[in-house]
Amino acid sequence: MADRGLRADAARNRTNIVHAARALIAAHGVDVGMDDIAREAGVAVGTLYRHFPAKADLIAAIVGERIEEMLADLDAVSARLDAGGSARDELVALVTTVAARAGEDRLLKAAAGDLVRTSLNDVEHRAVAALRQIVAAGHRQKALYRDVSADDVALILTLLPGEETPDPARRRWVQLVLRSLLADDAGEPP
Amino acid sequence: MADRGLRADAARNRTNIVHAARALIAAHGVDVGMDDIAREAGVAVGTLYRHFPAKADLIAAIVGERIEEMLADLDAVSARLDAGGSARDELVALVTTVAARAGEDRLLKAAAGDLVRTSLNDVEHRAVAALRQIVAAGHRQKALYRDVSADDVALILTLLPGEETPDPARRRWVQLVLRSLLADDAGEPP
DNA sequence: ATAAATCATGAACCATCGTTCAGGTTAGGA
DNA sequence: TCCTAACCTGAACGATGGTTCATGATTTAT
Repeated sequence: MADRGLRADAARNRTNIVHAARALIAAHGVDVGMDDIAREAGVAVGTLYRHFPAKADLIAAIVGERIEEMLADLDAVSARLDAGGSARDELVALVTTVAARAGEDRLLKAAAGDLVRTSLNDVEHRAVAALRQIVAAGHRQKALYRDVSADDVALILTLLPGEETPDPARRRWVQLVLRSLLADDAGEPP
Repeated sequence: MADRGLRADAARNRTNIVHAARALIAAHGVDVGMDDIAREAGVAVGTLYRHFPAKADLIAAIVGERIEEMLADLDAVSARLDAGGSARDELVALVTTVAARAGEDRLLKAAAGDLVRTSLNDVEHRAVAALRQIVAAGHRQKALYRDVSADDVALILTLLPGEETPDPARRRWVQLVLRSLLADDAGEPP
């Protein structure tokens, strides 16, 4: 949380705004009005615009947070792998975790669209780098089909079902997609 | 195309409107304005509203067409299966075909949302019934994992990537998801 | 305590977009 | 040909939602 020399009340308002925006967007989608966000944050619209010159900036900030969280998850996984963890278990846990958060994440990602796609690219590279480590470990442990790449895993994480899909279907989905990555023992893809 | 006793020019306008709407929605998303659709169709907005009392009706009409196309595909597949075709090949072809059209379809489906969900339900039942036949044939031919159900296939068809996913990734995706359905030979899921 | 900079307020502005309607036009049968 | 129902036109309306700005309130350093 970078308090860039903000006044005490300004900093407080800023975090309130971000919290309110996160909650409302998660609940009602990206189309929530700025007025609603401001009211939920206990602040006037003008204040909101002082901190975020445009709605896109507010959304970009939230998306940025989510991306950081995800990168932290990825780093944690590869650390555990370096410590000798099971690549299979880690992959299952990773996909499950991301799927659970996918409801909110998908909304934000959809909203961000190509708005932040340019600034996303370098972060995406960081993510793919982490995934590459994980996939490499998976191959070393013969837990993945031979042709599975880091991009494949990234693709799957990107295409996880959002909140429009009811929960049992979402769980089943995780089961199914993992099947396309994890080899029983041989490692030869069909 | 049910010309319900329309005047000649009215019928012409109606098809022009539907064509224009399909094209614009496919190209720019569901958020295209009614004015744009009208202009593209060479018609005034009022005319558009004479044929479709609300934007939702226009979208519902287009979605209906797409659904009919898809049902026709499904029926064709199960007919070919009854004639002794390979369930595996048919499934691959089906998913590939739907994936190719997914760009536009996803847009429409997203737009339809719960707007038409009620009227979709019975059509969805028809679709699932057809899928059930296909999956049954697949099991008879030992081409699928034992636990794969018609709902699984429906889930996959629903969650196919849209136009936001570039084409090579989309093809790879089809390869991957099919792997989670099609058994090599044994039929026992991991 | 006082000043100056920083920050907050919220009514108003403006652009967009779905929708309507009064009046003009056209098709097609008698 | 002429009449009338069916149809078309497009300016205008209203709701929505992002954005601005003149004015007033707080914080903080001196």
